Amino acid sequence: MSTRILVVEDDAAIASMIDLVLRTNDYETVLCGRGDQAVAAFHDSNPDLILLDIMLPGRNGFEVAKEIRTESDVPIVMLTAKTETEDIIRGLENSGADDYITKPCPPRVLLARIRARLRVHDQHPIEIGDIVLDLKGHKVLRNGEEIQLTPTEFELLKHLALNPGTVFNRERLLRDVWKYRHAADTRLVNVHVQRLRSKIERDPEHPEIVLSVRGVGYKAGFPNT
Amino acid sequence: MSTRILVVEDDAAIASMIDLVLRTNDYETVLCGRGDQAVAAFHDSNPDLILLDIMLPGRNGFEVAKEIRTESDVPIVMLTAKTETEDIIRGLENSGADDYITKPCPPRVLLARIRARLRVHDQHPIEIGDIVLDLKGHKVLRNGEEIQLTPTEFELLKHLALNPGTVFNRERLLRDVWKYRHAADTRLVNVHVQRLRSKIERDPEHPEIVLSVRGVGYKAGFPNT
DNA sequence: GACCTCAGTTGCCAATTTGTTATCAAATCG
DNA sequence: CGATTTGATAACAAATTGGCAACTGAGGTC
Repeated sequence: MSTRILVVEDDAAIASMIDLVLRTNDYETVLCGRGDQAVAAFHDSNPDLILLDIMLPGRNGFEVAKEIRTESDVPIVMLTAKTETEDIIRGLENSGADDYITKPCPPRVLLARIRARLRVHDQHPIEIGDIVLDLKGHKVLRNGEEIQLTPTEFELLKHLALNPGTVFNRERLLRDVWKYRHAADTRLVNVHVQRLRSKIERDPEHPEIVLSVRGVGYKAGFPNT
Repeated sequence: MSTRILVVEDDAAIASMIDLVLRTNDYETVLCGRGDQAVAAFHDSNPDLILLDIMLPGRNGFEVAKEIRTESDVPIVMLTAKTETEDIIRGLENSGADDYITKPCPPRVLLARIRARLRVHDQHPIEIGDIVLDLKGHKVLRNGEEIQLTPTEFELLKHLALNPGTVFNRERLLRDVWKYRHAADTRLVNVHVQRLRSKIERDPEHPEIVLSVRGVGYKAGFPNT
């Protein structure tokens, strides 16, 4: 049973690019080019996730998202053009969408966002860099080979990987991962990050999975995006 | 995913007026009438912003704000009666609140303040000129390529970009960005603006993003507007 | 008890960032 | 125009930060 994604996008070039990316990654796709057909397409296809453009013929993405939200909490990821006005971008807040992507965007980013959203609803493993995080099996794999992490290391990696690209400061990580109510010595985080890196990074001196943001904290990310 | 606001206010008339204003503007509201229940309400509702009265039965707003600050940096906007003593107004500065509103206040003002606060925590990137400011990922992009900024440079740019077109004098920037209580040598600002420009401006000699206003200060903006 | 592993603590070093100051250039104004 | 003010830039010293190694101690297992 493969994962099905409904893509609502009127620009045929972008739609077919997304379609290609998804299909080559074993997602089943359903395409829809009009806003006023999107809800029907949703009913017909019953997808696991919806990629929804905002500017659509017939009906805009906000309305579509709102209507779908009245009957389902399927993950909705909005597609926004980089040139979108602030009004529109701001409007995203109330649309019921779970995430947004500015298009065009690199396939890897697209896939990462989709996977991050899907994991809330199913138990698919998370890919980050060249490693795979299997939450269900509580395992970390590189090239199918298991990497042994301690519980703290696993939780830390999981927390970052579930929010790829988002920077967390050390206090926040102590609260979220360690469940500290009041921040202690934050160097504890440094040490665990360093230990985690020594296990999961191909070259721990040039991390690709857990990245430092000087003066702020750490994030999981793609170095070249 | 609509925006949820926790309203902590004991006066039922005011609470329901605020509730009405927020709901008609597509905010989700959670109401709480007692100070000693506010922290629990915060945990239950996990709001995007808190409107917090000071005079409350059970526990005052200052204490509530302080406790919440130990575990979250959710925006907190305090509500104060116009008749409040100066002591209390002064106390606001140390409570960890982000802003305060004197009640009653016109709905427009209430909404404007709320939006201004939410904006900082907004997940969406800010576009300014030809660069994109991603607050969540704490990075700055031009044509998808990352520009490395130091923490101070990032905060400075963020502050200007969140208020495009508004001119800030140097004293103000030292207070807002550097958190200096009393103005020091304002040439520090010049130096950082210059460093920022050398990284983000296409042609640092003819800035398009961070503009000088001679005799006053700096602003973010487009030279032709 | 001896031997593990893992979590947390601390000190040190190198690199980066920051604030200060001096100098230079540009704009303003009589 | 020349004087003065204001902003840009370069150079430097001080402070901060992140990575790392080494150590301690708690808890589990044989």
